[in-house]
Amino acid sequence: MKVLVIEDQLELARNIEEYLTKEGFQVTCAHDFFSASDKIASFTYDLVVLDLMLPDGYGMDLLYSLRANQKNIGTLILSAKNSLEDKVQGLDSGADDYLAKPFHLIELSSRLKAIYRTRKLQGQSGITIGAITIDTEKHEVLYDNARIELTPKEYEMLLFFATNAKRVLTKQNIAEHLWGDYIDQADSFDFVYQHIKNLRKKIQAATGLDVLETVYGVGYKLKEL
Amino acid sequence: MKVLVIEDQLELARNIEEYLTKEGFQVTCAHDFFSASDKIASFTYDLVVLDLMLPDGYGMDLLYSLRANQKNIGTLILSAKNSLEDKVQGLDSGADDYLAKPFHLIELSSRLKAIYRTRKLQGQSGITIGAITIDTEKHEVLYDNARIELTPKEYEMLLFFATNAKRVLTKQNIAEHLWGDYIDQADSFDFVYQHIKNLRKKIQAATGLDVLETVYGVGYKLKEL
DNA sequence: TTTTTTTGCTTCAACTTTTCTTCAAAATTG
DNA sequence: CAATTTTGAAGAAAAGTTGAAGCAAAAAAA
Repeated sequence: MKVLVIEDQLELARNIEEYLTKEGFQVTCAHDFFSASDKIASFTYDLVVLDLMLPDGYGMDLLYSLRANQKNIGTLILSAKNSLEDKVQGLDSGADDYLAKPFHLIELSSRLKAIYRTRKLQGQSGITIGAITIDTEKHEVLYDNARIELTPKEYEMLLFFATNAKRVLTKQNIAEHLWGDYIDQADSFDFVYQHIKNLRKKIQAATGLDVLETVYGVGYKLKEL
Repeated sequence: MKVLVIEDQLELARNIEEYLTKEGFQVTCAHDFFSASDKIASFTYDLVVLDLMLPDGYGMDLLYSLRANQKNIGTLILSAKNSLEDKVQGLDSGADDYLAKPFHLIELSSRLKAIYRTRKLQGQSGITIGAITIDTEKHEVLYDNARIELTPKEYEMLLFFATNAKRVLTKQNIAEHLWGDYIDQADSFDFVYQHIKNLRKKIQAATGLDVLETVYGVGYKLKEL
């Protein structure tokens, strides 16, 4: 369950991150409008926690663009104001839920889970890459009705590629996505090679194809099939 | 999906109606005992949302009569009291779920969907997993006309798997379902292993099959039989 | 073109995490 | 109280992840 927390108060953001991580979410933080919209554009999240009162004041615009882009992202709005206007405006513009500050982290967590549960039912659970199907409910990958057995990291990685089809993903992107933001910048991310290799090998064995294309000096992307 | 909302607080009823309609339910409202039982007698609903604290106080009677009439209606109880007595009484009298006020509409919606899903499966005179039949009325599990004796937890777990066929359920999912939401997040859920093991063992002994598949790093799911 | 450097790939083994099992204590039920 | 069921702790077994070193390929420099 991947969450993007958009909150300019650093300490609050950190608290939320810590708590939600403990609760099993995969949390990424953004502290202003630009880094937020950048992250949304680049990656796929299941949920967005959005503080409407960003310093540059474009919180609501973010919400509109999420809806306009038809991304199936669950949204929960945070706001210092508990006014009805704010709430109505937030929910009208397509947010799934609204939470007034101050709030309890456990409340935030349980609402996020509720949003996620509902959304998952609505959305269809399969993603396809050519003749390969990823069924997220069953957590399995199929090719021609035959299962391709993947380890957790391999599965996550394939799903990451599938949800970011045709985009080139750097080793760092992959590392951050699979291991979270806490990854040390100084790290070499070399372990990503292993998983890329293993994933390729298994898919090759099952389908005879290499679905990943190496972009030298940059990263990897899904081949168009 | 037709829902009858029985709630005397007009504004709350209206909010519920609006929200559920947006979610794709077909909603009818009743604000007192008599109009409610009238509507139940005249029309067919899939689900009933019932506030036990009706002004004329007959909420519970409505529940009894629903059960007595053997209508296959899913019921969810609303109540201002969050007391255990109320919850126990409500569920004992045959309600499918219970929600304490104040609640979030999204929560109501997602629980209704869950009830509906479960009921739809139960309506088909028992749930089957391959050659195994779960008779929810008699509360027993059969294979080839022979009973498989399960403990309460084992039974609940098997039913949970059956009603979420082929979906991967995590240890946490299982823990939350069998022990309720109050489960401590810090817990390790390790005790689930025991029940998984016992369930497997008994089914294996009876059928020679292992119906549960371990999805490493994620959870368990029913095998396709 | 040849050499050098950078980047990516592979192998192998150590390490970590997750799952399974055993045994026994605690709790529950009749 | 006796029998069954549930829970907890510890360790074994299985599965997956990570790191180091060397080789291969691609790009850049000479």
